[in-house]
Formats: sequence, structure tokens, C-alpha cells
Amino acid sequence: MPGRRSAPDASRRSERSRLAILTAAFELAGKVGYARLSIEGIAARAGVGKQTIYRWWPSKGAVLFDAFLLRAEAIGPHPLPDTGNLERDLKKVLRAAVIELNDPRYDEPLRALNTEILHDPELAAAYADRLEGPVRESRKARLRKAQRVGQLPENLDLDIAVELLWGPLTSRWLQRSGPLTTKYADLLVRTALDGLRGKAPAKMRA
Amino acid sequence: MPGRRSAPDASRRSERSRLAILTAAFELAGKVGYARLSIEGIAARAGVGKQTIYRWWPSKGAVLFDAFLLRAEAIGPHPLPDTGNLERDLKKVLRAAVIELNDPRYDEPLRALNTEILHDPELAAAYADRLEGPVRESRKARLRKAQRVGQLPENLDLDIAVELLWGPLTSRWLQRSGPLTTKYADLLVRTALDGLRGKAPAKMRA
Amino acid sequence: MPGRRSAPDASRRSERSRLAILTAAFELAGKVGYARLSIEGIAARAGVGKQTIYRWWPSKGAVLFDAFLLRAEAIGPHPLPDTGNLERDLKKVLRAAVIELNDPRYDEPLRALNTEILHDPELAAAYADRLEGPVRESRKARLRKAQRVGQLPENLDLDIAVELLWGPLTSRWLQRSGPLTTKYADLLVRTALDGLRGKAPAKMRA
Amino acid sequence: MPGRRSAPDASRRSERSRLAILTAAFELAGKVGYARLSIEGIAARAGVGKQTIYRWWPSKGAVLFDAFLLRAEAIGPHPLPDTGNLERDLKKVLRAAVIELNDPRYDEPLRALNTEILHDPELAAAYADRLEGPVRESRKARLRKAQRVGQLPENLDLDIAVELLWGPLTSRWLQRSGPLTTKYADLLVRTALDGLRGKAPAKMRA
DNA sequence: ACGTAAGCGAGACGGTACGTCATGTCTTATA
DNA sequence: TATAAGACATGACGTACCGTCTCGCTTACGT
Repeated sequence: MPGRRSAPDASRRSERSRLAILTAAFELAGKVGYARLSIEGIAARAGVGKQTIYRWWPSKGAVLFDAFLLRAEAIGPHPLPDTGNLERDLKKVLRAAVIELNDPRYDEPLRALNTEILHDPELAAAYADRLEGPVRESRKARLRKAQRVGQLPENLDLDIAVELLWGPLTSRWLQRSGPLTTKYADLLVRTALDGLRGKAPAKMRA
Repeated sequence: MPGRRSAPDASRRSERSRLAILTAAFELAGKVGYARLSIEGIAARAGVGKQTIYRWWPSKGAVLFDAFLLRAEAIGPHPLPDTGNLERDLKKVLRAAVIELNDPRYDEPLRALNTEILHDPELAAAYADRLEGPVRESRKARLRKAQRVGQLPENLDLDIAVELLWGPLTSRWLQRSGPLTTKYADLLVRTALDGLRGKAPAKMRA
Repeated sequence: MPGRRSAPDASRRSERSRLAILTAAFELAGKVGYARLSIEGIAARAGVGKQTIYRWWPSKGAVLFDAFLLRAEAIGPHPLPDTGNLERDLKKVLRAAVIELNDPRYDEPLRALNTEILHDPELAAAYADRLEGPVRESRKARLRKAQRVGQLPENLDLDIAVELLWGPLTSRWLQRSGPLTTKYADLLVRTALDGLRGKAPAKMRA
Repeated sequence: MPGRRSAPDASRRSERSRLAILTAAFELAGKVGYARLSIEGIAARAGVGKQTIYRWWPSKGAVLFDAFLLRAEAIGPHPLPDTGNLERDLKKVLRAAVIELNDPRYDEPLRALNTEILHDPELAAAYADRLEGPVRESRKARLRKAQRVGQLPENLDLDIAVELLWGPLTSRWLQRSGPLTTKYADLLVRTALDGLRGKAPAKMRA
């Protein structure tokens, strides 16, 4: 959880209020959108005093962050499928991501969180560390397995690899620079795996 | 420019005020950051009445958008270099992008604009059409040339290709999911060109 | 009116809002009492933004003060009766005061104003100057007439005289140190006129 | 002490805390003024939990009241001087009062207490009974002595007499309707004793 | 050339939300 | 069981901006 200003006694903290706040924040973000997401609104929906939010979180973004963290913890780790067919597995995961990002209940809160991250480096670090980190590890784990069975080169930088697969999706989603379809997901995976120069140099250079 | 509410007489519009507003918006965004960027602040810095802003732009994001448009028009088209060496040319361009994104005078206003885009589909469409569009076309043009000389396969989807190269950079910048260095730019270009599976299929599949 | 912080343009001031605020302040004070009299409440009852109050008045007390001033101006000057019989005239006026102070619609707002005066010397000065001042002048005028017709000594200090008549009433009202009855008013007038040593020195000093 | 809500076991009450609270209340009132006098502040300065205050006192005013009571009891009864010269004795006492009311260490707490009395009839009754009462009795005692030696008429209402002497002073102090000087005290005593019509009936009624 | 209608700088307005403070109630642990 | 400590729901504080409005002023057009 991002930094606190003073030092309230966490042992007396009301778990009830904490959960109500995080749930309200997530739901409100999905309901009214980022622009109308206010701390007053969260407090009201959670049936909580504003001070209880200000006591435990330094910013609206931090609340949202914890709301996502709560969901992530509730869901638990997300290993990527491994059927032995890397391309198919990756397509499956990216297609799922595309579907999720098209669902307003996830899209809106996630946009709200990303808005905050955009302007709060501390929050961004927390995000990278505690929310994106584990997901990225799962992705890298799948790619590492592919390396072990010789489907990917040993010297491939897995962080770059992950970004090459998911980065285009993320930026297209954030900037709405194009439609998010399963077809797009498929094409992305295929192109990332093969590279722009393509997998069949023999034909190309012929 | 996104839609207007009423229909003021554009022929009487004060060019002086327009430029002052757009300049003030851009500079203020770089100076105080998105959170403190207000229409009142822009009006004050531009020496302009608030109504003059509300008369001509539907939102803060639209002002920011026009501020970027003004700059883009001032600079003119940006063809990518073509030395014949695609990889080197792309690295050069991505390194330049990395450097620009590390400069707070561009970073902050661009983040501000992206924040607005994140929550305003209309603005996102305008952005895709009038700001990102021409840039993307330049990029595609360079790739198309590479196709013509056989450095890239004919059937390569150029939009995907552009996103594969710049998408990871954009998302890393927006989410601060990693450092933006020239080395990163180089590695990104190389990996995108070769694909995750690498450029030497002979060895890999051996 | 007590001092202002900045310098808003009074020529653009909304008379409608001003009256609504002053009326609401007076009525609210009478309705909910001083403890629950809030600027938010006044603004809400007046159908006005809080800032409109903060723009024109430096404090809750100043609003209340102006509310009384408005009433005082609406009512106009209050000459004391002069039937030739000083004692009877004074009794009449003090009895009226007693009755007014027993009416919650005047009692509560006046207590609220006095509370603010109690802790705000600037407001107290404004009160003494613009609200109590004219009233005191009316009282002194009546006493001066009595002096002219020989009913009161020429060298009587009229300010002291006024305070001797109304001070006990005021302090009894403010501190609730005793019941406010017309009988009390009568006795007060009589005793003040005659003095503690009484009107019949002949017997006393005998 | 004004009424309590529940019935805590007074035998277990901490005398240490009680004194700390009353001392802190009085000192804080003198230091920060009524507006900033808070129960939280008193508790903090007394090194006491808030609940300890709420347990034993129904309101901030009640605490302040007890703080004054504590001081009054520490000082003990205050008989007025009796040199045989009533006027001189009264002037001495009123001059002392004037001096006290000009001392911020007494002025501020006393204003704070009066503020609470202004809006709390129960507290006002307690004040009249236990703080002002004894003082008033001392005053009446002195006047009664004067009656016995023929300096004041037998039928003089001593309560009215006391109010005629101290009421003007009190109201001038509370409302700051004029300067509180020893000269004022003297003039007040003299005028109250002689009455507005003055001490020389011979000339007047001539 | 001159009225008139528009855009303009200015800023008051009714609102919403901010982040802080104090209220009075409650719970916990210490003694 | 009273206490010190302090979290809690509540609600007011005074401030910052929102987007709308109205005011005089200037500026250019159409008669």
C-alpha cells in the first residue's frame, strides 16, 4: 500500500470499513467513470466518513489501487495455460484480455487506475511491483517454459518479449487507437512471434 | 477540433486569444502537471476571459488537443529517415522518441493529453485522426518502403507492425512499467523485427 | 459593514442573493439557534453558493450583523415617546424591550449576534457604531429633552444614564440572571431615576 | 455541576484528571480564545482521553463552568469592604472589577463561559446559582449593612440595586459598548447611588 | 459614418468536491 | 471499572474550479 502521512494505529483499523471503501471505489469507478469518481462519493457509497479514507490512503489513486489489489488477491495467482503450443496459448490469453477490456465493469475502473498512475510515479511503482509484477511473472514463466523446450531462443529478453506481446494491446486500449478484437489479439501474437521480417526468410528473400 | 455547442461567428474570432490560450495550456500542463491544470488557470495565464475558452472548446482536453495540434502544424510533417538500413533507421527514431519522453516539457503535457483521451472517446478519435494519424502514416510509409525493397514481407499488416514497434514504448511510458532508455529502444526494434522466435530458425528448430 | 478580505466588484453584486442571505441568516438563527447556525446552512436556505457569502462577508457574525442592519434600516429611526412624563415614557420603552427579548424570533438571533460580538472586537465596534449607536442616540435625545425641561440635571452624563437604564436589562437578558418581566422594567426605571439612596433624602438623612 | 447523562461511579473518579482538565480548560480559553477552544484541545493539553471529559461533563460550557468554580472555591468568599463609606467602598470594588476585566487571562475565559451561558439555560442557572450567586450575596450583604445604618432606604430592592451597579459594567464589557476605565466605575457608582434625577432635589424641584 | 451586434476581459453566480477539524460515540489495553 | 488513546460516522469549515451568466468595452460590418 502506498505511503501514509501520519501513523494511525493499524491494529484498531476497521476491516469492515476498509472493505466497504475498496468495494465502493471499484464499483463507483465502473458506474460513474473517472471524472465523477470522488472521495466524497466513495465515502458516501461505503457508508463511511471521509476521514476514514484520508486516514488510511494518501490519494484517490491509492484507494483504487488497493481495490484492485483486493480483487487480485481474491482471485489468486493466474498461471498462463501451457498446452505445449505457445502460439495457441498466447492467443487464448490475449483474447481473454481483449474481452475483459471490452467489459465496462473492468474497463472503467482500470482506466481510472491508469489515469492515476499516469500522474503519480509512486503509485506507478506500487502498480508495477504489486499488481502488474505478478502478472508479468506468470507471463514470463510461460515464455521461460517455451525457452526450455526450444520454442524460444535462450537469449530472448523475457521482459521485452512480454512487452512486445502485451504492450501494443495496452497502448491500443489506453489510447483507443484501434478496435480491440480477438482477431487483433491473434494477429498480434502471430506477428510478435514471427517478427516483422516474418518467419519464412527463404520465401521473402527469394 | 471536437464538436462545439453553439455556433459563434468564427470569422470574428480573435487569433491572438486563440494562440495565447493554446500556448498557456501547453506551458501550464508542463509546469503544474495535469492535476493542477485548470481552465481558470489557462485563462488567467493567457490573459483571457474564461468564456473565451468555453466559447471555442468543449473541454479542457480539447484545448490541450489543439495545443498539440498547433505544435504539430508548426513543426510540419515528419518523414522517417530512410538510409536503406531499416533497423538502424527505426532505432534512430525510437531513440529520439525515448529522449523526448524523458523531457518534462513534453512528457507532462503529453501525459495530460493522454489522461483526457483515456476518458473521452471523441477526443481519442480526434487524436487518432489528426495527431497520431499523420505520424502513423509516416511510420507506415517507411515500412512500406522496406516492403518494396524486400526487407519486409508483402503481407505484413503495417498497422500491427507500427504498434509492435511503438506500442511497447507507449505503454511503458504511460504506465512507467520500466525505464525508457535508448538501449531499450534498440532492443525493442531488434526484437520486433526478428520476432520472439528469433531470426535464426535453422538453429532453433534444429 | 465589517472589513473585506479581497476586493470583489461590488457593482456586479447580486442584490437578490444579498437579501436572500441576510433573510436566511436571521431566520435560521431564530429557528435552529446559534449552535447550529452554519454558513452552509445559510447558503442552502438562501439558495446561494457558499462562495457568495465568503466573497462578501468575512465571518458568520458579519452576516448576522448585516441581517440586523437590514432590519433596522427597514424599520427606520425609533424616537422614544415623549409625553412629558419621563418615568412613564421610559417604563413604556423598557417594557417593550422586555417583551421583545422574550420573543424567540428576536431573542435567538440577537443572542447569536451577541455571541459573535463577544469574541470579535471589530464586529463589536461595527455594532456599537451602526446598530446600537442610533438607538443610543434616540435614548439620549429623550433624556436630553428631560434635561431641557428640568426633569434631569444639566450635568448628567447621558451615556452613563442610558447604561444605567438599559445595562441592567441587557446583562440580565444575556446572562439570564433573572426573569425579564414588565414589573422588572418598571422597578428598574424607578430605581435608576431615584438612585439607590432613594428620592426622599429628607427622611433618610434624618 | 449541570446534569450528567449516565451514571459513572464517582468514587473511582480520577481527581488528577479532573484537575488537569479544569486547569487546561481555563488556560486554553485564555490562550486561544473561545473560537479555538475545543474538547479535543482540552483533553490533549490535560493529557487525558476525550472520553474522560464526556463521561463527567455534558458540554464544553460545563467544563468551563467547573473550571471557574474550582478557582472560586480556591479563592474563597469575597466579602466587600466596609469602611463605613458606601460610595467609596463600591467604587473600590468596581474599579477592581474593571481592572480584572481588562486582564486577558480573566477576560478571555470569562467571555468563553459567558458565550456558553448565552445559549445554555441550564448552564446559566448553574452559573446564577453557584458562581454569581455567592458574589451577589456578598454585594447584597454590603448594601444591607448600608441599609441598617440608614445610608440606603429600607425598602430598596437589593437585587435591583446590585444590578443597577454591576449591570451596566457587565453589559459594557460583554458588548464592548465603551471603554472600561476606573473613571467609568466611579461615575457609575456615583450615578447609581444618586439616581438620574440627581442628589440635589432642592434645586431640581424648585 | 455610424449604429449595432459580435467577440472580448472580467468576474459574480449556484454548485460540487476538496482536504481538515471537531463533534460525540465506540472500542481496546492498561492498571 | 475508570482511564489514555484513538478510530469511527458525521458535518461544517474555508478554498478551488466548474460551467453559466452578465457587464462594459472594442471592433468590424451593413446600412
